[in-house]
Amino acid sequence: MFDKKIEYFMIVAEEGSFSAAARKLLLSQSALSQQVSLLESDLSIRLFDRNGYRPTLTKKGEVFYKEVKRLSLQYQNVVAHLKEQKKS
Amino acid sequence: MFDKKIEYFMIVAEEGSFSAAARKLLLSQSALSQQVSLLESDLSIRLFDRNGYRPTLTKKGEVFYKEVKRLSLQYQNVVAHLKEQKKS
DNA sequence: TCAAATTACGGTCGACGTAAGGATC
DNA sequence: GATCCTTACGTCGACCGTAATTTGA
Repeated sequence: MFDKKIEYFMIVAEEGSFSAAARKLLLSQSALSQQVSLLESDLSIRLFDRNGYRPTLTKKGEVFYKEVKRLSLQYQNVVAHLKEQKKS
Repeated sequence: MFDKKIEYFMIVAEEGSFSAAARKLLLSQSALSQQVSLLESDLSIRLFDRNGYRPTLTKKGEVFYKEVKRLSLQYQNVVAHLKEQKKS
């Protein structure tokens, strides 16, 4: 559904770590770092506080995560519902 | 927000034509045709009836469009709201 | 015959991995 | 010192355009 950058962001937010998210996504740390950074600059919104170690969500990052997660679940419901049906 | 394929699909659905949507998106007809076809096979859901000329939404395509449009507007509201705010 | 859509085929740009460097525990 | 994140850089695949084909008005 979502842009790849946003899908990645959600996993990082859930795992609280790029490396854990990377393992889950079978992706490199650097790829995640790159894509999440790109998302932040696309939005012009800082989503994570970076101390150089574990990233933590900013206030805006938390709001963004909650909303985007909610929309993602709704989307999955829509698709699941459509797939259950006979041909249109 | 959405995957590029879905963004394209929405415009085609709104315009009722690939060529009109292509002009709007400053994109070629073939690029749109490719991406929308890919979306349909990704989802395993036929979204348009193709008679070879003007495409028309299937029943499922209509439902998908309405839902996805609704989610898209919600997303835009979320981002707009976050951008209005001071630094987190 | 004209307009619209699909298919085939190359080129280009973005996404990814590896490697190196910096920071925190 | 070990782990985690970032940056630099080269590679590969996805996306797009052009051209040719097909189909409907």
